[in-house]
Amino acid sequence: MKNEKKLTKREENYSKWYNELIIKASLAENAAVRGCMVIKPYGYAIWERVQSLLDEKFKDTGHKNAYFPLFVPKSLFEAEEKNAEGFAKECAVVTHYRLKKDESTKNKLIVDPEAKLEEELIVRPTSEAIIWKTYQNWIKSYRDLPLKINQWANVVRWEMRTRLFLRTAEFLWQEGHTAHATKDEAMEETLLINSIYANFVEQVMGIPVIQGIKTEAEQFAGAEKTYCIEALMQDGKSLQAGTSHFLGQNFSKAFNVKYATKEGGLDFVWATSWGVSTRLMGALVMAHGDDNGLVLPPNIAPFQVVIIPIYKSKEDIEKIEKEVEAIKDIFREHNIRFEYDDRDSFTPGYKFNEYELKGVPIRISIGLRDIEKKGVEIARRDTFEKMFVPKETLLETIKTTLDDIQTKVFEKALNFRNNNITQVENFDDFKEILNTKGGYISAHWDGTRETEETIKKLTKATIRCIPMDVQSEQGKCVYSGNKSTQRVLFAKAY
RNA sequence: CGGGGUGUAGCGUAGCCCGGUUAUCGCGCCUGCUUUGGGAGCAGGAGGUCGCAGGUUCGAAUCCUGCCACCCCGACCA
Repeated sequence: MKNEKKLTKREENYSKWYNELIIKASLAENAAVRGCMVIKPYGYAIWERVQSLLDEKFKDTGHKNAYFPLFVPKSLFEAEEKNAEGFAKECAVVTHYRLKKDESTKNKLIVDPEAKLEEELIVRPTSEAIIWKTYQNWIKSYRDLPLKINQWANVVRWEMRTRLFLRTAEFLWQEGHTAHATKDEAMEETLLINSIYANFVEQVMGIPVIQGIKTEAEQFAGAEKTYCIEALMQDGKSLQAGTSHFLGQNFSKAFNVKYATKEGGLDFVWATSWGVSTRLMGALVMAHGDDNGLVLPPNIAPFQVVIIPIYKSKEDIEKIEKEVEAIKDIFREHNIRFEYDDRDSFTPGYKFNEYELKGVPIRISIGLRDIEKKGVEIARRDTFEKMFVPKETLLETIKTTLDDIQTKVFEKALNFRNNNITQVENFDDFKEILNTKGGYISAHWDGTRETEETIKKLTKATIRCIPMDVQSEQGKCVYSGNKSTQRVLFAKAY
């Protein structure tokens, strides 16, 4: 019965493992609302690190934060046709603004039919419409450009099937919306954001990504070009971890946003939009997690070190706390994020397991035994390696170990990813690899939508992206046999 | 929206086929003592509209009908 405390083995039931881990590590749980989740304090602390670190990068590159309304009047929403069509099937719609008592049943409320809205309000599935309506007023001259705005917000997409972090009806994200005088400038912005995302996810979250371009079938509704970062999860499925879109003049034309040029003309502006969401949290779990729980790269961990005292008596704890105070001071001074867990109501063994589940990179345990030897015991989450560290070298050891964990966690994921990109030349191998090994399949594609669709129907694999660093190469399409000039990456995806 | 499944305490469940004492067990929770270096032990305790409504019956968690909710697999999707 004690096995109930253990996580489901990752290889045996990946979905169950994923779900259990999130709940047991106190990241999040299902809410009492269809398809929605509650993000718990520990999960939110990780999200806050994503927010603060990304926000810094956005601001460094000249972006400013703002906030736009949750509701989008239907007439605005339908203005950009493709965008509206793309999201139409998954919109929550506000039709009324009042409830009233139901006289026939006790304590029940009904929607007041008298309180029907003249125009329905769409709960934003994304904010292009409301933002471009606003940009109409903000942009008059070339002096107003570029306009580079970001907002941290929630959006709602009424998905049929939901999954913690990966696909919830409501999710948190940042969405950037920029306007530029020239096409080149907008394209440059699109690429800049793509590289900011890639760097962040790789260097902070320790997840290797492939930067690429989406095919027409996979791109954002209303975009001219969608750039993405794709990450491989440990079950061999790909996850789109972030996107940036070159919107061309689609939205400026739909919302009539023109600016007076230096030369005295009048032109539509060029646009981009881009976003990453709480889905990144799911990526973190699926990229690094093991059967003992989450494994956090130190750069994203809310606290990098947890200190656990081990004691029997009141006298013990007094001695230990004296030592701990000194360690805390050093950590504070050197910006090492830590937590000291002196809860009396849990045993050390319980705490060890709890912080492993939460993926805290380093655990320090300190008891009388260690004090006598003038040091502490440290344990790394990624390798489970334990070692005794003398007081004098503690700071140095912690610093180098944190760096080492950051590097090793990334390298491990990178090796896994690289070992799971398979070059394939014919469709039989394609199906074989997909069903046995999984991961990415690098194959030639004739560039047509029909081939892409057919392969999807037959295998459930989609073109994840055309990698940005792809080499030009003559070949034959893996399905149709027609001419192709480059390989693209196929995979099953979340 | 199609196909399948499940609803019993905060969570996970047994019981249901074949109706019959006080609804089972584990985790968790509370109290006390002993513990504390890898999810502590013992003793005691609290906690239930058996998803909802109706029906059959002397008697329903169990059988029948209707409804609701949730989960899984498809279609859709960051």
